[in-house]
Amino acid sequence: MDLFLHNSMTRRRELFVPLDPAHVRIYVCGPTVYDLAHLGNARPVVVFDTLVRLLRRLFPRVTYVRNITDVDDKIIARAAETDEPIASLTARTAHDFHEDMAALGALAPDIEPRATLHIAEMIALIERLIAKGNAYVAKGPEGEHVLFSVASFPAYGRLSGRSREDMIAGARVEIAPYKRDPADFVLWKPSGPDQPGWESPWGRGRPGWHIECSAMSWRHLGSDFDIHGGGSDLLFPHHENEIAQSRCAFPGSHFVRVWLHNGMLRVNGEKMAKSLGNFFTVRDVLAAAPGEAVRFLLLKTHYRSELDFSFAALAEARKELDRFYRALARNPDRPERPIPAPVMAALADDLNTPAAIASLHALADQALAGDAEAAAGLAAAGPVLGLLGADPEAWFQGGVQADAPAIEAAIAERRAARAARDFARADKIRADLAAQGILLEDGPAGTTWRRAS
RNA sequence: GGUCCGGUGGCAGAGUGGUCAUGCAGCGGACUGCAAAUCCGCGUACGUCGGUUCGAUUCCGGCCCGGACCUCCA
Repeated sequence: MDLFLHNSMTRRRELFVPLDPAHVRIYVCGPTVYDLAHLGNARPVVVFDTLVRLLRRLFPRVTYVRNITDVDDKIIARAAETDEPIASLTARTAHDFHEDMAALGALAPDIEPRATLHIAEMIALIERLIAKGNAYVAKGPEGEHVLFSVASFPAYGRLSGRSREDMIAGARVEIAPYKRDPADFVLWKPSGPDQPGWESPWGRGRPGWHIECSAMSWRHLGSDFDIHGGGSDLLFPHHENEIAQSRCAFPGSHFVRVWLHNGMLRVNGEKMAKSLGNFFTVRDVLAAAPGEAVRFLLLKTHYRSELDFSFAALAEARKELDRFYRALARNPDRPERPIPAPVMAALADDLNTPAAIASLHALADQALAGDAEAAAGLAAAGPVLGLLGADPEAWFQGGVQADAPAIEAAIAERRAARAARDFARADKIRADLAAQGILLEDGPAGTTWRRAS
């Protein structure tokens, strides 16, 4: 099946043709580990996890690299604020990140490089850039900086669609006096005694943010690879700078074949961001609903669109999943079936998860009517979306405080009351359980219970 | 100010040059002791003004509105 992806570089939907059909290589910008992930940070993780799941269905081998940035000025600032050693802060935050992403059903990437373990590659890259005339050393007050010379790369601005004039005109940054050109950006900067630093040809210092991703993608995927993903807010300057660095360091290479960018998560119409203070951490959200519901919510909107988060929308996502799990529960004996064609077709069309989910609803309709084939299709489609992997009973009964034997006892008592036509008593029992968040359903096969939604 | 993206029914959210998105909510009915779940049925839509066309929500242009980026940011 042909896969089409919307390439940010060309702004068009394109047929995806891997450089090596036997091995697809993808890089996604990972977190800077200084604080708990918020839901906006989770969106690219879930989106690209889904893409990788799809790629694995379509190609024999996929290598998925997602980095961890563990050297950064925000990390330094946070560590100083809280008086926690940097190594402890980054290790703890990375651990929490892994836990949160696992809760959202995101598989671990094949390779998760850490910036601090790739300093040598960064230095090597910077040396190449200096040797080729794309970077220069500049003396600042604290020591030697290495800057990338934007003027040396004529294609600069192609990804973001900006001219150099635009960038300079709109620049809100104070321009460091040692820059030759206002658009030049830092590859290496000096570190003070209180800052993390590594020995380099330019003295003790640390890398700029952009060079990290160029170095890690080069090390693990080579100078040319298929897909690079990240949030749309990274398009400029981060990804533009990566292109400049990588292509200049390896003349003749194209660096990335397809650029993919997910839309921003919003709250009340504004981008969710730490700097705006309008964020919910993944943990905040997981307290309100299972991780699968959170994942489903993120997949209900196409990855390139903006998504306005609300707890009401999360509750709705959970109810939709209820329906799917009910359809599975009604058909416990299901044959093995491939992923239904409409689901694959939707996903292969620029990862149209909302359309895929609409197909799931159609399958659920049939499955609820007793069609085991449809239920089998539904179950088969789950894994490619990272959904429906739970046992239906666990889905419906998870998170309830009361213990099962007590609930069963109450149900038995109610059954006796109903048999005696003592409906007042029966309804009282049902109401008491409802007060504990437990919902009863009387069916032909008896009474079952589930958590209230 | 510059670059880019978008405005679809109560809400969420796909898509298309000419019969259906889909879900949630709502309404009516069936089922139920009553519910829940399920089933059947119903309604409301394509920001605005022009243009192209036999026909536009879909293509083109103007306008209005919203958002992202231009600084760290997923």
